[in-house]
Amino acid sequence: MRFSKLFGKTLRQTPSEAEGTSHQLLLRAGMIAQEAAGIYSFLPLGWRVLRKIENIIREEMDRVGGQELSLPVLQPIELWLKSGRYASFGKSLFTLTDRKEHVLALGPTHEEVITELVHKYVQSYRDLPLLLYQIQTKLRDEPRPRGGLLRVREFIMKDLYSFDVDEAGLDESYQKMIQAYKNIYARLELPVMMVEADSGAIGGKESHEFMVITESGEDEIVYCSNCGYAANIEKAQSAKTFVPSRSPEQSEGEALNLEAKDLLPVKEVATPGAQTIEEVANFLGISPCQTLKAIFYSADAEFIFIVIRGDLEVNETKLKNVLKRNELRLASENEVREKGLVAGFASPIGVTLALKIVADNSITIGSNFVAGANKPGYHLKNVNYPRDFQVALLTDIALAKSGDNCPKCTGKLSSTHGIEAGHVFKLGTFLSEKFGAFFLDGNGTPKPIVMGCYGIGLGRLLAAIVEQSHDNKGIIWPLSVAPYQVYLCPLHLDNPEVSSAAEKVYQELQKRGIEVLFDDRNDSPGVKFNDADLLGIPLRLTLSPRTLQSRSMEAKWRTKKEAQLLPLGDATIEISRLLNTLQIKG
RNA sequence: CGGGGUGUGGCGCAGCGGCUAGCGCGCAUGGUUUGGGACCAUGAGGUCGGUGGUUCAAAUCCACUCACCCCGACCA
Repeated sequence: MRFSKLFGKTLRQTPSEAEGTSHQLLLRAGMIAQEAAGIYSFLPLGWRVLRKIENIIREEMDRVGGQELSLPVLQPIELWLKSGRYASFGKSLFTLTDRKEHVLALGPTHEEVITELVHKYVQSYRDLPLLLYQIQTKLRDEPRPRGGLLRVREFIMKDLYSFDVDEAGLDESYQKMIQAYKNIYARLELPVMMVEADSGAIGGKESHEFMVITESGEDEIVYCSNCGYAANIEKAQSAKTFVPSRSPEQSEGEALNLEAKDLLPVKEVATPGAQTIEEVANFLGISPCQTLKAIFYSADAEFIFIVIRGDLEVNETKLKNVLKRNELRLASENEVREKGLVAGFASPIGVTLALKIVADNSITIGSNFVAGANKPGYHLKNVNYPRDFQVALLTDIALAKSGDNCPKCTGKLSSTHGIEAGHVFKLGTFLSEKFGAFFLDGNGTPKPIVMGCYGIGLGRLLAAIVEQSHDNKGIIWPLSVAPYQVYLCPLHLDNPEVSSAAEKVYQELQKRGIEVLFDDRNDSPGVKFNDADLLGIPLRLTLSPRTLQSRSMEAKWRTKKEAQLLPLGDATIEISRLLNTLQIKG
């Protein structure tokens, strides 16, 4: 490709709309262009990269026996009502109405369609297992697109769906896909961390995400460097520390030495002005972990009373899951007041049974807690569950955080940020049951197909590579996905010797099947070198009167500081050899 | 949806009641240049996001509205 003919210009100044690194570099390099919030065009350079990523993914899917197909973007809304995910996807589902007033969804994903399809064609265990995939545009009306390609409303995604006869088969498919994903990231030279994940609106039980670790990532990850436990914060657990019972009494000078099982009688204590956990703890001279915190949510319009130990925070994803609700938000002050509760002094003790109380299991780790008295200016001490109050649900709804104890070993948890670069789910049978996707086993018994699904967003992957691999000059593409392998950069193009030598090298490289971007512009060296660096093409070849004097050209890798001189005679052979060894290594 | 910000040639910005709306980059033409974003000359390109209002006069003030960005909510 001749640079002078290339559609899309490099920009010297970063468009002001771009904040994140990958967004800025991709815009400046002329790889993408924004059309609307979260909607992008891929220009020729960006599109080449995307297609290379796509091919790598396709090869790895085919390698494990995946069969590619194409599924519709326009999907009858009935499919979504049938699966029950119309509600869980909520406003993220784009819909439209056709001329017959029939409502259609613009596919945000394709589990419904594929399950319906498989239902039609699979009747026997002999048809299973099955791995089907598609690489297509998906649409989601994200509440807030951001970060360039990292979170968009229209995106190309590879989705593979696995169909097995039983859990064991699903496990096998799941492991296969995890390996395929690892192969993909390796070929993209993208280091990832595999973490336990929440399955969100997709539904299902077990789920893992592949995270590209970077501070700019929007997901938070909690991990243990001792045993390797790693999970998305939404899912992460921690071992809650036991809290010795004591302080409110001691703070009054009573030298008590209590066992956890020694429950003291509830006593009211004045705590004027102390509303937050911190204020109460300070006032009483105790630590926050010896208090109980009351928090109020509205879950699909139902009022929920949460009790959790004072040192912990509520994990809203966990809460949403245990409640099996779609919409969760903090209750407003009015809603709290209407229920007869006193914010800042609310108590689970004595609240009407009509209120649903959900508690974190941390309230059983410790005893004689301080809780609100449900009366302004007062708290209760020596509150104990279940002696003093009942709950509808007692489970883990706490947010894990850095510094907590690892749930799997004796180590401590750390936290970091990452970009979700792939997500695998064990769906189980809930979709196949809803769609009647059953097969007959060897005994002639109908059974629901056991499903899994495995997604990778291509644009997100592309952006993640840039986030991960760049310097202050620009992008550094791995050879496997670079838009071109070689940047041919002649200087003094008005010099006939240079131009004819460059043309010759250009032709020869192309003959060898090497992808070359030929900078045939008559610009100054600085312009060309800077564009070469910005575009991030792995190998730069410079030809100039100077190098021609020694019958050579200069070769410089984007990743290296130093350049080397290659004799002109067999330079293209040498380059082809270098690229091949690298390609194999990659 | 809540909070904040920004809309002026392709990109980055200035102008914030007064005359013909400027600057840098980029673009075009000619010339001189060329190893890390060269220089000179000439030139093209803008209904100042939109609508309505105030005024002798609006890019500039007011109201509404739209779009985009950031934080939060939310979200594979």
